[in-house]
Amino acid sequence: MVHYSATRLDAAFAALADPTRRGIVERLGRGEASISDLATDFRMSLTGLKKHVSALEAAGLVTTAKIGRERRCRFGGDGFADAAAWLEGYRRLWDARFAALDRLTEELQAKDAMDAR
Amino acid sequence: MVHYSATRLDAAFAALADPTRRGIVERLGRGEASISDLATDFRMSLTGLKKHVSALEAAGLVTTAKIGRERRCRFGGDGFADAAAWLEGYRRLWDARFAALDRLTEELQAKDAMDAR
DNA sequence: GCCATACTGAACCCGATGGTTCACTATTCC
DNA sequence: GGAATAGTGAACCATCGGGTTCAGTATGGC
Repeated sequence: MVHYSATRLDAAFAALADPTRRGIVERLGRGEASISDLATDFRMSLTGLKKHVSALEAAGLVTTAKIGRERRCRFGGDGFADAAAWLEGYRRLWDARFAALDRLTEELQAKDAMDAR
Repeated sequence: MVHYSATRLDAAFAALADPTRRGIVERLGRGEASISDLATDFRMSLTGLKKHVSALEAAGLVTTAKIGRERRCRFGGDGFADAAAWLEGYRRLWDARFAALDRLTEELQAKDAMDAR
């Protein structure tokens, strides 16, 4: 049984709840960028965008490093595994029940067909 | 390429960002419950708990039905698939890069070992 | 050294969120 | 019919979150 840090999950899901931050993740998935680059792309003040990046970093979804006067933002981190693992268990559970319901429906239909003869 | 409803994802991730709501999901994963049952379990007013259930329902993570004067809350819905699908793509991307980095490290170490001879 | 660039922190604004209480409606049970 | 049960909606409160501006610091280029 794996143990999940509650605060990490909170941060990851909260970070992904914002469409701008999901956009940043997509953007960084295609390549590194500086705060300025992202601020331009997302038409936001440097300060505002920095807050988003900080949130993503705290959630373990992006990493950053200061190179000279620039901050390079890169895609990735443990946050994806954390959140995906939590979700996946419940997604499977739901799929299994859904499949079971499907089978039940089929059986009932087959039975109806038998009775109708 | 699948298209995701932005608002649905917003709702799903936002819903899962709250530990109480994740707790409700877990609880309902083990069986149905009424609003009162949940309010007792989570030590919260009926009204407060109802809001959480409404949020989960809007996110497609829980379904409910009013039976008599009771509201039965059940686990499941499309929200899991939506959120899991979005996350999974990026989780895989990160895993792939991580694996690639591992291979690179191994190669460098192998090269060092060669050089050392 | 000086100016421009790139970011950072503090303060602020305002709408959203998590919770409450109170008043009300709809069901069930005797 | 009347009392208890189960939920709902409105109003309210405090905090959080997404955004801004403004003032400051650190770095790079001439």
